[in-house]
Amino acid sequence: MRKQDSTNARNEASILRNCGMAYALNVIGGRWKPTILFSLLEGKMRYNELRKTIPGVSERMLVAQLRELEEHGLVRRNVFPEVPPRVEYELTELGHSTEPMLQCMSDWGNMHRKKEQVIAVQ
Amino acid sequence: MRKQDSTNARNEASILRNCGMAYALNVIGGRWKPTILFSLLEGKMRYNELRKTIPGVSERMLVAQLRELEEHGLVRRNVFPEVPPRVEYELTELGHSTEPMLQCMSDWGNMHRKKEQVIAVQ
DNA sequence: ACGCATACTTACCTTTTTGTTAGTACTTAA
DNA sequence: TTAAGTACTAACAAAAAGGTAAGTATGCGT
Repeated sequence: MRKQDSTNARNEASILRNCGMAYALNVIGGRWKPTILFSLLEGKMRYNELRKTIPGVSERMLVAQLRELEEHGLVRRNVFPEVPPRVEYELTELGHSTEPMLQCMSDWGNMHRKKEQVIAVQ
Repeated sequence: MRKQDSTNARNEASILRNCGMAYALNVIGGRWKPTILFSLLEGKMRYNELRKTIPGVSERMLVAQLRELEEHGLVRRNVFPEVPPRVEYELTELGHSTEPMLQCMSDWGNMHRKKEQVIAVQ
């Protein structure tokens, strides 16, 4: 839970209001969101599929990050009234609109990593 | 200080190895780095200038994030042997190479924020 | 009656990030 | 001799993020 009156929370809020990039980081940042987003760019997936696709996520974290993505309107959660239950996650239009940004970050990250490796190897 | 053997640290490390985007987030993420980077895109700045330009940063945080940016090779720190001391921070070539990515994130963030406002007003 | 499968939820704990406060070194100007 | 300016550093505290383990609901097959 968040403390609304901490300096920490106030600093975050004021930056989110003033800086689009910080805002973007808030929406797509976090330990597991990049991986989730890249998975969903391939197409819709069920909860357990995601869990198997993403090595290392705990259930708590996976659910939490999916919920945040949903709150921010990037992901749609479709529940089918079946037993055993079936829940599919897919990107919304807004979710798909992040693709160029994600690609940009991914490319930059990969380039930068390669540079580091080259330096390390020399 | 980091615990190298925590699950937390291991998860982070393995994601950084496999996902360029997570890697990029690691380099440009954090509460104050977006603001610092945008400030330095305008040109070199002294420590106190940065501090005055960025409302709300504590000295500890400003120094910490500048050091991380330096470690990752995005920022160069120039110390002039004068009294009172003068230290100038500027982006390296690698730092400047982040500009398209930063712009992309900033644009997406601003667009997304506007959408939320429109929804809130309706 | 019992276990299985799915998609979670809950309580609790550890790790990491961020913030607060006070202090350092050096020289010049009043 | 004392304060001011610059660019920090260190010790400590609070908040947020992340991880662990156990439990929930439902209906089907055996």
